[in-house]
Amino acid sequence: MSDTRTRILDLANQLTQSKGFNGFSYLDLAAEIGIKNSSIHYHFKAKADLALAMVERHRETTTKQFAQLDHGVESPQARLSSVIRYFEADLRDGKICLCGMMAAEFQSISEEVRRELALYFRGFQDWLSKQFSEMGHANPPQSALQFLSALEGSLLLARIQGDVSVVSQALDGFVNG
Amino acid sequence: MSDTRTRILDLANQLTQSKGFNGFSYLDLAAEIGIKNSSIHYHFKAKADLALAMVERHRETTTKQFAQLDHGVESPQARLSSVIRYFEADLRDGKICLCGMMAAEFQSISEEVRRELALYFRGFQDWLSKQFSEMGHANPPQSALQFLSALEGSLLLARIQGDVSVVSQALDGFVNG
DNA sequence: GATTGTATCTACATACATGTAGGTAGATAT
DNA sequence: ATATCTACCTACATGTATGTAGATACAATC
Repeated sequence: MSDTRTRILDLANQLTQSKGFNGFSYLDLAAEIGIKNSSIHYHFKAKADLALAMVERHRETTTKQFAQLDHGVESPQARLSSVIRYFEADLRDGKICLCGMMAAEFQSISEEVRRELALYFRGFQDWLSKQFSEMGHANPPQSALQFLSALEGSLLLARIQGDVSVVSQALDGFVNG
Repeated sequence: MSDTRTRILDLANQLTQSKGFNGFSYLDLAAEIGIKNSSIHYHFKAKADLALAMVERHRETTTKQFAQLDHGVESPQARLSSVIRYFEADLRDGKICLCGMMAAEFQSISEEVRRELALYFRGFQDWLSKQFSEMGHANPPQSALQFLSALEGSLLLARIQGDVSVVSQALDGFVNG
């Protein structure tokens, strides 16, 4: 386990969230980390390999975080609020959802990464669905899809409008209503 | 007014919707249109100029289309349905909202284009707000923001899931409910 | 008829992105 | 001690993106 590999993944993740996966190069990663770009190639032979590793890792991390929320937070409303605050925090650094960003870059990513993204969103929707089910919603999967859509869209809008509160304006109805 | 200029704008618009503004080059435009890339530079000195012209034109077009809907379609519900069908049609060609795509590319676009995008979304929200006002919603601007967020997000999700119906699942509640 | 403007071209300059080839220095295993 | 592995390096090859300089052909204006 090289620490460098983790640093590459961390940095690539941050840069993808702010500038998109096509918005940075191996040279950028190398310069920031303080090694040569060929060393990035040592860890991730091609940039497509980095994309896949990054999205896979993010999906695992997210799955664990959902499990932690299920154990540590009692009400589904409080869990949803917690998720919203998580994305708002990234947004304050100009970062949107990693997978939302890569979904916009759909056309330039590999079939494998597309599958991973679809699985991420599927997992997210399933988790949301359980929350809305607990909250007694009539159609939990649909509520989940509405929440997820509104989340991804509001992140884009909020960044353009320079107003983080757009996210809660778009989503608070799901937590209270 | 050269027809070439319009063809460049049309093609750039389509490519931005499917691959993003950073997803194509002047060489791509030139090859498709059948001229040399320096001729593209003749019409739009730098790519940033093309971006600005494209977004300005799109904002004007959209404003006119909203006015046409206001005149030609009687109920606000039918107008919203019409807007949804418009985006679904593009989505079937792998194209999402031009400004949603460019919002994802926020970090690499000029301050001027950012302002244009903010104006586009502001105009869109204001128009939606009028529709929800006519429909008797308690908080029209918030309904408008929720609709717009859900629209932009659902386009991303639908393309990744390969399922156009995601859009109507996310938005039908606004038209009926 | 001479000048200017429009729309295109050829040719080139610069920079950068992606990736390969092959080498090195230190740690680990046999 | 030798061989192999890990993590990095230098150097380079190739392709592409953006953009500039200057020429050309043709139409419109003066």
